[in-house]
Amino acid sequence: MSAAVITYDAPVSRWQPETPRRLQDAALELFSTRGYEQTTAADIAQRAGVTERTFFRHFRDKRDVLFHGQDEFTAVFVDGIDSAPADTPPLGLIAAALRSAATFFPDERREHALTRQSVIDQHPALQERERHKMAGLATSVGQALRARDVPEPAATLAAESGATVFGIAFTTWIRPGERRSLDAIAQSVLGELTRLGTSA
Amino acid sequence: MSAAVITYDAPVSRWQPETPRRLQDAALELFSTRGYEQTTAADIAQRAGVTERTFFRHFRDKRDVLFHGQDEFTAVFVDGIDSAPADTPPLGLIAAALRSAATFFPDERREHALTRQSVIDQHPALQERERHKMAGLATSVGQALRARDVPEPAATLAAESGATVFGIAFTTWIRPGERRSLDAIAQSVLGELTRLGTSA
DNA sequence: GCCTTGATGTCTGTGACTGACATGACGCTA
DNA sequence: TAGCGTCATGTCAGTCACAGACATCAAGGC
Repeated sequence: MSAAVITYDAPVSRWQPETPRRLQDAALELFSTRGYEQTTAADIAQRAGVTERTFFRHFRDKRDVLFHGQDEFTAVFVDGIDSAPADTPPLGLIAAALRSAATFFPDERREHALTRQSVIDQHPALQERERHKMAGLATSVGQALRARDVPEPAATLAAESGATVFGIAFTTWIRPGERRSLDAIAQSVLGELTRLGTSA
Repeated sequence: MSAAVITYDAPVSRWQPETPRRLQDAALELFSTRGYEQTTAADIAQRAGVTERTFFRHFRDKRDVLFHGQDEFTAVFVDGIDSAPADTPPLGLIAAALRSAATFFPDERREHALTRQSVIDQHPALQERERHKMAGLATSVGQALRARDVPEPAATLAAESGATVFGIAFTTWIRPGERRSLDAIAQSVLGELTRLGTSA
């Protein structure tokens, strides 16, 4: 996070600042209509008005086009931990993180999230990437917890649990007919987690 | 490579029922010496005395060669749940699963496990696959728990937690200097998990 | 001996990704 | 205004993961 730095050397040359977004839109469109495997990187590029080579300059691989903004999300998640009051217990920090994360997904994003998730759910390769990103989230959360003096293995345990809770909550949130906010669902699932431990 | 050429591999008579294992050994050998990305599927195949095409008949993709036997492991894990006494609480079932899983990794396998893990840890693509396999494990465990009348989301929560505990325990187990058995470590980490919930 | 079966080899193609190099608009400076 | 460096992009050629189609060839049974 180098947000505080003021190096405004050059106001980012304005070619097509939207190229990445156009590629993402094109990809989601094509993936959801014609299928992931039936869509080539060249197809996506063409629909976005660029060449295949440009596609791979913006995204590490074909799957990555669906998983951008993840770092941003992780930052929001971790920020919930960083701004929690001192002496908050581990699971309290996770609760704070979940509250913060939920702001990332206001109800307006439900439909888009559902479309995207439908694509992911249909292709193992994409599920694999999603898990990987989640794992990255858990790793970052674990670091944040250790920075808060949560010892191991509690930190990793809590971090992974937080990611799991978020995953379950997210899945529930995009379920057709679901009315509650992501935040409400997440806190509810987290409650279940604590109850789990007490009944053992 | 034609039929007329003398076979340099002595026992050519029978089909090697061990072809998959030879491929796995060759792959681990090459991955750990020359690196994952510097090793082509053809390299592995050649070293195992078969063609590239045969490699891909035994393994879905290049990464898969490092992750075989996972189904077997999952079965052992789930078996621990299935053979636990009735009325065992969710985390008790996870404890049983972990005990069962630990039998899959006797101390003699430590060295091999460490070599393998070192390779995985060096390549994001392999870590991705590992996470995916773990997710599959969690899914199976979740099913086993639901079959035991553990409700949702407790079942998924417990299942994912179980996978996490196993992961942490495994990492600890292969750490140089570690003496405890995988089982002992796993039960210890599981204890931490229950403690987590009570301190929230 | 013939036939079936299953693992393998051979050939060929597609598509994901990469390195090297060229281009052309942009902003800056003399 | 001319000249220059930057940076996103295009172009070209290459590697390699993986898959379909077909041939082969050792059992093993009949």
